[in-house]
Amino acid sequence: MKKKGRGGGAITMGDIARHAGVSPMTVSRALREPGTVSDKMRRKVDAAVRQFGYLPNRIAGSLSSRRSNIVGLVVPSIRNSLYASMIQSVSDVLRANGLHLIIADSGHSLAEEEALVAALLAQRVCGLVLHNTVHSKRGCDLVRVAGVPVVETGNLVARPLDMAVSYSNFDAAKAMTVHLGRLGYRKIGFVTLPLRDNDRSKERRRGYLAALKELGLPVDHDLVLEAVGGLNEGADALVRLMQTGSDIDAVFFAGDVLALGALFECQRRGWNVPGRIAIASFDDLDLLRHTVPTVTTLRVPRAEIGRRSAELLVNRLRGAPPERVRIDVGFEIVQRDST
Amino acid sequence: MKKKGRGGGAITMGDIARHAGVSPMTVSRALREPGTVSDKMRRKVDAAVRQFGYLPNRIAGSLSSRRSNIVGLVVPSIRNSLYASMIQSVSDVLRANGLHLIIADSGHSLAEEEALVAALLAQRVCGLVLHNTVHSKRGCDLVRVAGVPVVETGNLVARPLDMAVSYSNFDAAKAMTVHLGRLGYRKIGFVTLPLRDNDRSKERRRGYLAALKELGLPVDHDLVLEAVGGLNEGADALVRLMQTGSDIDAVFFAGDVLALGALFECQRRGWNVPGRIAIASFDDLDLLRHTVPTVTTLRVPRAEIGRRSAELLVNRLRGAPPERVRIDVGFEIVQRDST
DNA sequence: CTATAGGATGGTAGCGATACCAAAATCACG
DNA sequence: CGTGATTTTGGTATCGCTACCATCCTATAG
Repeated sequence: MKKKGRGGGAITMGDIARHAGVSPMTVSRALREPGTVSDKMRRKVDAAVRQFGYLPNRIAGSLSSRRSNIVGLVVPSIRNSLYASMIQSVSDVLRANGLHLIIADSGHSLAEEEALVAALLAQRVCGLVLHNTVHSKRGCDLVRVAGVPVVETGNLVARPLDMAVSYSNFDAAKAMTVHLGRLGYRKIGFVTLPLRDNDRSKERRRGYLAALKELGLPVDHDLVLEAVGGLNEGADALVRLMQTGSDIDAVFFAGDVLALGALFECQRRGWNVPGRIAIASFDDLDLLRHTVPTVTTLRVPRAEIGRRSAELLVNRLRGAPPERVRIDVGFEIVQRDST
Repeated sequence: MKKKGRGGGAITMGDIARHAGVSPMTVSRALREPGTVSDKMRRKVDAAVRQFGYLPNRIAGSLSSRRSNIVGLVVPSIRNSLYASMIQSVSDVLRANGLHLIIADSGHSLAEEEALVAALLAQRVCGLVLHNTVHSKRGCDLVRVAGVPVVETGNLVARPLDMAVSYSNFDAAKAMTVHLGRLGYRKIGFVTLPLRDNDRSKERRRGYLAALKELGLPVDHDLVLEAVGGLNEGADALVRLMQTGSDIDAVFFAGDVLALGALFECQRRGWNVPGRIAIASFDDLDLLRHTVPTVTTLRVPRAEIGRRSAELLVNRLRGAPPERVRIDVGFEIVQRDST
């Protein structure tokens, strides 16, 4: 039996309606679908809204309409600049459509991803973008039951949860390895990122091995290293490979930062690249075009992945039928001076 | 007069309550404050929750409790890796406290920032972190009226909107310039990032000029350039400065990417660093410790800024009194081989 | 000038949770 | 074993908005 709820209560639609001399419904419509309201009404409402600096409460709106305007995005690591351009383009497309983005990072952990997906769904996000393509059982169930559109972007899986926008890590790694073989390199080392719960890493290694077979080169397990990422790790890996004693002539790094670290190590030690050792990278970090020498790499259209993922979500939210989509954005080998 | 609302309606707390044979309130409590509910009840609730894979609707919860668990963060550009470690630490602290993070980027535009702040407040975020410290009038008003805690992080302003966690861009740029002067450099160039609506850039330039004065060095406006950022821009700026004809002996870049671009240009042209030209940078990008030569720079504790900002917000949300806080995290000059 | 379609308004009933208070169950102790 | 002090549990009333349908105008046609 409260009276005017004097409390700190913020301004509501009802307040605006009263001051504008119209009904709350008219305020609601004037704000959301200005076209369905007469000019006179709209002006009255707009005036009151401006006068009070009114901001509609989207929480109430979402609850009432059973529709939210927030999309959830889970990446393995926010810090990794590799995801930045993808996040940016997702964000741009969403905002152009009045949607917001909650970003969370799973720290490369499956369990954490599951917890995040649950939290995001509890938040009733209207869509999800997941970079990882390996999920826990419960994670999959949650998504399925929630019925929100989902895009997976890390690897082009055969049978996505819902939609997938990516490239084939296997094909890409294989193509680069074959490319090195064609250039004449015979002892090609490979440095992979951690394989645990990460199909992208696994696929890349599989691609490397498949390429060796195709090239008719022997697999030397001493030439395959796992590194956790970071400049130092790349430098270390390179040095360890060089010390194997084998006459290694090229190294393919499955991560751009690793390759960069290795290149700097070469500069420090005065090892000629590619004379003494050739270096190839994965992912076209802008930097790789500027170093001396410039670095041969695999270019993946990260921004395009983000853009198209967001577009798929937006279309779905606009009513597009829920069909399984699988978009291959491809990749490109960029031959530069390091090989 | 709907019956059981058969529709696609998701499972609600009421459903769980019915199946567990308890009241909805008990379910609500069992989920939020398990301690206030008897073991027997809690077990019944937990069982039903698991059986149905129930996820509480946080939207309804927020509306009802007039409290949300989402913090908004506005940075000038998501793509800029400089913000990544700050974002990551904000995100980490928030999540450890059950809060989520909406990230938006203003594209260095004041108007855009205002729109984003409005949108985030409409979303009823429970706190804000703004990197920019220059705001539009309406932006300030909105924040003030909303009454949510706000942390500004880009520059240590004298009188923050609410709270500030940062360092003094002026002091930092001045300190580095003086440092260069003490090392014996007499003709010190300066490359600034865009100054428009950006007090960080302005403060840095001010610091540079103040240092020259303190060092008793003349100001040569030909030695001060504005560049929009990016490796190419850094390289261009360096070349232009070298071509001024003046016997410039050092350049201080107000952005790490610019410095990096310049360094690579030197490598390409075979200009000895610091023999022919010394290079100093702003912001300790990891890379700068690995290049040849390593680059002298200003280290700003970005992760600490993020962490402390988030902590301030969390404390406020826990009931800490709204007092104006201003935390100076300081900076550090890292002398390396490029100067 | 009346009938009627069609757009512009308003009223009512939730959306799915939580706050607040009352009722019931449990406990402590003389 | 009774009585008041304490938990535990449940009922009711919102939170601020939108969906849905009823109502009211204002045109257009016959």
